[in-house]
Amino acid sequence: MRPQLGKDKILDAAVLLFSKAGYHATSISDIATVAGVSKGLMYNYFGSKEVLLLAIIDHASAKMFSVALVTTEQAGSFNIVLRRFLDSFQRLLQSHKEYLAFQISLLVQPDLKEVVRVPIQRRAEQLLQAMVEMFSAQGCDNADVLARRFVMELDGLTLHYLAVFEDLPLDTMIDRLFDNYKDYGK
Amino acid sequence: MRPQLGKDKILDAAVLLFSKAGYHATSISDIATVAGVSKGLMYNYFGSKEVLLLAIIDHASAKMFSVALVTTEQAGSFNIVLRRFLDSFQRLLQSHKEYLAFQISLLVQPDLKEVVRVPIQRRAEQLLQAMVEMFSAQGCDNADVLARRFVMELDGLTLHYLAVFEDLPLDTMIDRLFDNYKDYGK
DNA sequence: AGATAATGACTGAACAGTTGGTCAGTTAAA
DNA sequence: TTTAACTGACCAACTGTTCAGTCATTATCT
Repeated sequence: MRPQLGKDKILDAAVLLFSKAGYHATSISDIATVAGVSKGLMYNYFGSKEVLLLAIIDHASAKMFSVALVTTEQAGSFNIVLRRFLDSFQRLLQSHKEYLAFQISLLVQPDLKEVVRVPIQRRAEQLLQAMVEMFSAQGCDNADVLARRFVMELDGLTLHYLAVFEDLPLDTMIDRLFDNYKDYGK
Repeated sequence: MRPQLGKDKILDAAVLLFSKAGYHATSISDIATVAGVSKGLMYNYFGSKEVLLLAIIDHASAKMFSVALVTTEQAGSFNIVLRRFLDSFQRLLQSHKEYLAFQISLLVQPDLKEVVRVPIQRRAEQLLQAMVEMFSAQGCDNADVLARRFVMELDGLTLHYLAVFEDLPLDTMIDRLFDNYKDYGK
């Protein structure tokens, strides 16, 4: 049998088009055209458009967040770890703007929310947990409260940057975040 | 001629369905059925589905935000005004959950963003401006920086509450916001 | 006042185009 | 030859949109 190339090409094309145009605005035909395969092949690997969507979330999201999360597992003082995470987060925001907006859009559309809620919420709780550990690793007492507010602020920044004020000075806002949360672990 | 009843019925039905099911998931037929009018009538008053969407944003959004904004114009010490605004914001969040999620979804879907960007961004800047005034009214020096972070935090809370952690204890989080920003105006 | 004309809110069948999905069949590697 | 990746014509269902026509109400004219 031929090597299975089509599956990955379909996944790549779908991530690209969903991010750039949105879920409802991209048809299976669009995806097949960009992937350079036939429409029918999509239904060989993924049973439906929704299953394809779930596959993308499992693939792309996992890879993306792990990039930022590993930075919190490396050694260093609290301030070093915090700085490293924020830098990594900023790079993520800048380099995957469209995909992140797409992921938010999934959570906020009632017809799609039911499909993606579980895997995305799992990821969100994973991030929250990592932040709790970052804060508590340095003997911070109310780490979960602090972590929750930190993540909330991070998501607020993300939303503003992606959707509302596109000219937001990311560096400045992230520096301000760092200034506000540094020295919490002493 | 008969009194013009259809227009309002269409607007009401559209707000309801867009909020409950999303823009793409509701068809003109759905709206007409719920409104109890014919499909064609929609095209008498609004030239297209997108124009209807814009009309809704102008109507519903304006009414909604003005409720929260008037609280900052009333007299009182900074802490009183802040408390009143946060309470009003919390009520808005709880009573219009679906519509607010819908509005975020518009900003985050590439095909709809172009349509709604201008009116919604205008509204966002209006809110930001009101917050700047609230902070600077009490002689706070770097009011815009503070206001921007405050609004970002508010939006982060909104996103978490609407889309990620639906069991979020709103009271607690809002109290924490109040504690963090009170006494800035002294 | 009564007949007529004009108004505009409203209808619903029909439109062309697109959608997600199917499947009998082709291709090529093992 | 068997097996599985892959194709593309095809389908029913649905989309936003159009438009010729209906009908109660109102304005105008006799």
